[in-house]
Amino acid sequence: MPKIVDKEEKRAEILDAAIRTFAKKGTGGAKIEDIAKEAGVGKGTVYLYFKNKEEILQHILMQKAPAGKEVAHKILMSSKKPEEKLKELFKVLAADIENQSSPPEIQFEIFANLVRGPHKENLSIEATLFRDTVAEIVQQIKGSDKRDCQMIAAGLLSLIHGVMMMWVIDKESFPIREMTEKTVETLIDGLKKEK
Amino acid sequence: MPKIVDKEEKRAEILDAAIRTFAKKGTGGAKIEDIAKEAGVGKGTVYLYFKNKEEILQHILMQKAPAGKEVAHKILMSSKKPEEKLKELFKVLAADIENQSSPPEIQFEIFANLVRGPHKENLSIEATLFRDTVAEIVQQIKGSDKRDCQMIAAGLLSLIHGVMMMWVIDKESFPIREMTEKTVETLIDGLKKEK
Amino acid sequence: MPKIVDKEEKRAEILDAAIRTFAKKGTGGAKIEDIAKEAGVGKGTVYLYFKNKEEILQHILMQKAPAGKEVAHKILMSSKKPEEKLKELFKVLAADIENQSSPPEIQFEIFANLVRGPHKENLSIEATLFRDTVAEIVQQIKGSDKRDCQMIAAGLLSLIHGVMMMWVIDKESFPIREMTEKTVETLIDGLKKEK
Amino acid sequence: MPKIVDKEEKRAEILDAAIRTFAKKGTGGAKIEDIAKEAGVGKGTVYLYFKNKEEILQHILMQKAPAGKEVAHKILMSSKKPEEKLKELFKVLAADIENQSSPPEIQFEIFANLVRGPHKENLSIEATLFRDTVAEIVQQIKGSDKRDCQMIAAGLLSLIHGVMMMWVIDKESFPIREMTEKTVETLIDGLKKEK
DNA sequence: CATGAATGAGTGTTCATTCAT
DNA sequence: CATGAATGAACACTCATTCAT
Repeated sequence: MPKIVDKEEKRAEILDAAIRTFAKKGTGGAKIEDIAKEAGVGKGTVYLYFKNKEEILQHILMQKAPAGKEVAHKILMSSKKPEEKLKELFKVLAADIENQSSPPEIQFEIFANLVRGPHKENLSIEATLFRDTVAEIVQQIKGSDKRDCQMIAAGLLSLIHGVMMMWVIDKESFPIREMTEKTVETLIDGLKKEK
Repeated sequence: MPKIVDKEEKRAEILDAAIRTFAKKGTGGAKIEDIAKEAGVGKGTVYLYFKNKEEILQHILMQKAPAGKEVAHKILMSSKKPEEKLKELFKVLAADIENQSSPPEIQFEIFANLVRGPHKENLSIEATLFRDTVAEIVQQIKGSDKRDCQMIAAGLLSLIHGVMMMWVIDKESFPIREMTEKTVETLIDGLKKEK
Repeated sequence: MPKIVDKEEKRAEILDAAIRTFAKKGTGGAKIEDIAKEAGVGKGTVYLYFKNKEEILQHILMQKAPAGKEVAHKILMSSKKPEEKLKELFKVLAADIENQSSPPEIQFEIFANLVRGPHKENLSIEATLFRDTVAEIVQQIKGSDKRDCQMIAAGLLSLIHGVMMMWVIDKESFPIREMTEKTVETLIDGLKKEK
Repeated sequence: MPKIVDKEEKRAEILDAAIRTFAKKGTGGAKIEDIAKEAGVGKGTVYLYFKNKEEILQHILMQKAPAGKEVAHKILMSSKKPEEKLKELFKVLAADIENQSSPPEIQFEIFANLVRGPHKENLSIEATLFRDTVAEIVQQIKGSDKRDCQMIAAGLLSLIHGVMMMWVIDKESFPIREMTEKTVETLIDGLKKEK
C-alpha cells in the first residue's frame, strides 16, 4: 500500500505556504515552485492538491472573510448595554486582526483581487449588513435620526478597515488594540453627549 | 518647447492608461500591450516613454502619495480653532479621495506593491508624522495625556484609510464625505466631553 | 512602421515546417520548438500564427482531404468510355500520391488522428460517396448486379488507400504509378470478361 | 509454475489494456495511468511488468506482424490450383483483419510508429517478400512477363492494406470479406483473360 | 518618431517514473 | 507483490522587450 497521508492536512499546509509566499512576493511574483519550496514539497505535488495557481488564489480569497462574523453577531445580539456592545465588538475585531496567522502583507493582495472578480458584490453586501447592524446600536446610544447613525456606523466600519491597513504599515508604531479602544471610547462619548 | 510639452503630455496619457489598466486587470494581469491599446498607441511606443514595465509601476506608486499633503499642512498650521482644523482637514481628505481621477481599484494594487519593496518604510514614516501632527490638534481639544491623543489621532488616520476602502467597495452605499464628516464631528464631541 | 510580412505566406511556411517535423518525430514527439527551428523562426513566433499545437495539427488534418476531389469528379463525369474513366482516374490518384509535397510518413499520423476525433464521420461519408460513384462506372463495364459492383468499387478504393501505404513503406520497390496502372487494367479485364 | 502463468497472463492483460488505450487516445495521448486504470491495476503495477512506456509500445509493435504469416505460407506452398491459392489467401487475410481482437484504430498508431524507428526496414523487406511470393502465383495464372506480375502482386498487397484502412474507417459500409473476395475474383478473371 | 513582428527567457502544467508503505 | 503519493524533467505557452521598417 502506498504512503498514507491526510489529504486535507497537506492541502492546508500547501495553502499556508502559498499565503506566506504570496505575502512575500505578491500574487504575480510568486512562482508555483516558490510555493512548493516553501511547503517543502516538489513542484508537481502542488498540482496533486490544487488544479492550478488560480484555484490556490481563490481558496485564499474565500478563506479570509468569515473572520469574526459569528462573534460579532453574538456580541451585537447580547443583552449588554449598547456602548458595551460597541466596545466589546471592536475589541474583538482588533484582536482578530492582530491574531491573524497570515502575514498582513497578504491583505492587500486579497483585497486587490477581491475588488476585481465576482466577489466584489459580496464585499459590499457584507459591508452594508454590518453597517446597518452597528447603526442600530449607535441609534440606541445616540437616539438621533437614522441616517446620521448609519453614517457613523459606516465610519466605524471604515475605522476597523483602516486599522487593518495601519497594522500592515507598521505594527510597532500603531498598537491597534489600544488605538481602536481609545478611538471607539471617544466616539461613544461623542454619541452620548447630545443626549 | 512645444515638443517637450507634447512629450510630457503623452507620457502622462500613457501613465493614465496604465493606471486604468492596472485597476482593471491588476499589476500582474495587465500586459504592456493592454496598456498600449488603452492609451491608443503601439506597443513599442510605450517603451519610448518608459524604460520598462517596472518604471511605469514606480511612477504610479510615487505619484499617489502627495495628494493633499500641502493642503493638510496648511490647514493644520492655520489659525483656526482646533476642532475647525480637524473638520476642515478630513473634509479635504474625503474630497480628495472622491475626486481621484484614477479608478479606486488601483488603490489596493498600489498598497499591495508599496508594502513590499523599499517604500514600505516611507509609508510608516509618513503615517507617524501625520499622526503626531494630528495628535497635537487632538490634545488642544481634549487636553489629556499625550499617549491617549496619539491613539486617537492614529484612529483618525485609520478612519481615513478605511474610508478609502469603503470608497472602493461601494461608492453608492457609503457616501464618504458625509460619513467622514459625521464621524469626525462625533469624535470631536467625544473629545470635548471630558473637558 | 514595422516589418511588413505576408501573414498568409508565413503561416503556410510554418505549417509546412510543422508537417515535416511531425513526419520526422511524430505528433507527440515534435516539440513546438522543433517546428519553430525547422521553420527558421523563434518559438514565440509560431504562436503569432497558431493558437496552439492542437490548431496546427487540425490545420494539417483538414488540408489533406481535398486532394484530387474535383479532378476525380471531372473525370467520372466526362464522356469517355467507362474503362478509360477508371484508368484515367487511378492514374491521377496515383500521381497525386506521388506528388504529395508532404513527406509520406505524415500520412499515418494524419489517419491515426483522423480516426479519432470528429473527422472520422467525414472520412466514411466521403469513402461511401466515392465508392458509389465508382460503382456506377464499374456497372457500366461489367453490367452485373449492383451489389457486386459496389464491392469491387470498394476494392478499388481500398487499392488506392493501400497504394498510399506502399508509398510510405518503400517508394523504390513499389513504383506506385506502374503498379496501380497494371492492377487497374487487369481488374478492368476481369470486369469485361463475363460480358 | 502457476506463478509464472499468472505473471504472463497479467502481462498480457496489461498489454491488452494498453492496446485499447492507445487506440482510444493515441500513443502520445495515453498516459500510463490511463492504461493502468483500463487494466484495473495501480499505476505502479504496470512498472512491475514493463520497464517503461516505450517497452509497452515496442511489444505491441512486434506482436502485430506475424498474424497470418504461416498460414499464408502454407497456402502458397500447398498443391492447390494457383487461382484457388489466391482466393484462399485473401480470404484468410480478410478474415484475419476482421477477427483482430484489438480495435482497428490502433493500426494507424502502429504504422505511424513503425515507419519511424528502426522497424521501417523490416516492413519493406516483408512487403517485398510477400509481393514476390504472390507474384509467382500470379505468373502461374497469367503467364506473362515477370515485371507485370510483380506489379499486380504489389497491387494485391496494396489491396489488403487498403482493406484494413476501410475496416477502420467504416466497418458497416465496407464488408471487407465480401469486397475482398469479389475484387480478387475479378482480378483473377482479368489475369486469365489474355491466356 | 511610431509601430507591431519577432524573440526567448521564464512559468505554468503534465506525466513518466520511483519508492515508502 | 501492489499501490498511489511524490517528484522533477520536459514541454506548452506567455509576454516583456527589441528593432527593422
